Amino acid sequence: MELALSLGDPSKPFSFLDKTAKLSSKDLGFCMGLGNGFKLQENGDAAFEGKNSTDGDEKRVSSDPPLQLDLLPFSPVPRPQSSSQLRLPWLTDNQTDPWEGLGRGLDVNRLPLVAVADEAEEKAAVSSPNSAVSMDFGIRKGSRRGKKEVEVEAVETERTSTRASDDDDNGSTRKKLRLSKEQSAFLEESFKEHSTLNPKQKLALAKQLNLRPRQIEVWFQNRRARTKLKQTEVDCEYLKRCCETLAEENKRLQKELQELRALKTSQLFYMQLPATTLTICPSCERVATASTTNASASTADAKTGGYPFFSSISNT
DNA sequence: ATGTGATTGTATGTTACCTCA
DNA sequence: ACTGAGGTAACATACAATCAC
Repeated sequence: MELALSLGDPSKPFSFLDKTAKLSSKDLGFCMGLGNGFKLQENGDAAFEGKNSTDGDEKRVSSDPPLQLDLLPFSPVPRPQSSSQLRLPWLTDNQTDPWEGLGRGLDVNRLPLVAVADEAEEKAAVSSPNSAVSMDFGIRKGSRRGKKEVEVEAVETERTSTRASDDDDNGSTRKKLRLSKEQSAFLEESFKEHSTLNPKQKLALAKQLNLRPRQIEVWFQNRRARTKLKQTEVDCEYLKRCCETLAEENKRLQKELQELRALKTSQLFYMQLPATTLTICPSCERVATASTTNASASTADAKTGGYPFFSSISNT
């Protein structure tokens, strides 16, 4: 008996199921294959039907739905109705922005900020997420400092190491600050656009929300982590249900197999009887005393409702 | 107890610089 | 002297785990 279970990789359908009929993607949340008469099992749970993540790189659209258990991604936050009107910092400038000026009234975490950020933005823009900042901002210290680094010393001061020292200027270590609803909402919107930020986007967001770039960075890190956690929980729950379904199916098939074996045994019993004692009653098709062995097969078929593949079942 | 902002440690990738053939 | 390859340092970022408000 074969059993196939695939998690979300549309490129790798089960090879042994190639000949099975295809179903439409909206019909199927889960499918499994069993070698002994493959069956499809549908999962009607709407939560898993055809929803795609808004995260570009986490999209999991099942391209070959009938053959897979496709755990569709968790969609973190319902998009606000007004979201289409939001203007994220990296969107085009001529879009209207209901959030505009949002940051200006906010005091939370206010920094003597980021006059430098403007200029830094442009420099960071070109960069790849991983390396750009260190190169473009010239943050290197020690003997390797070059001219460029001196020129952007102001930027360096603003950004320092993105690690802990950020908050240490006032001596107090950990001051947890609560983001305002507006800030959170805006960050959520940004997260839907990009679950990771490049340096330019980070600076732009920081500027717009009057937060430190480090705070933006941390918020996104936490957001990714917690989204992942939630998705894992959803996946777990789903797999649990899949397991239960499979267990039931397995149980059912075992029972069926047992019945078939029993029938096979009874068939053999009739075949071993002396030929002269076997016959069929023409009216009721039941075994009576007769003289041919052919009759026994017909009789057995009649008794079992006609399982033509009887003889292929192993007797072990 | 829960949610969430912040910190820490680790892994990984990129670039500049240095050395050497 | 110039050049390309390889090694290394310095840095940024992502992530996981955890703390702490």
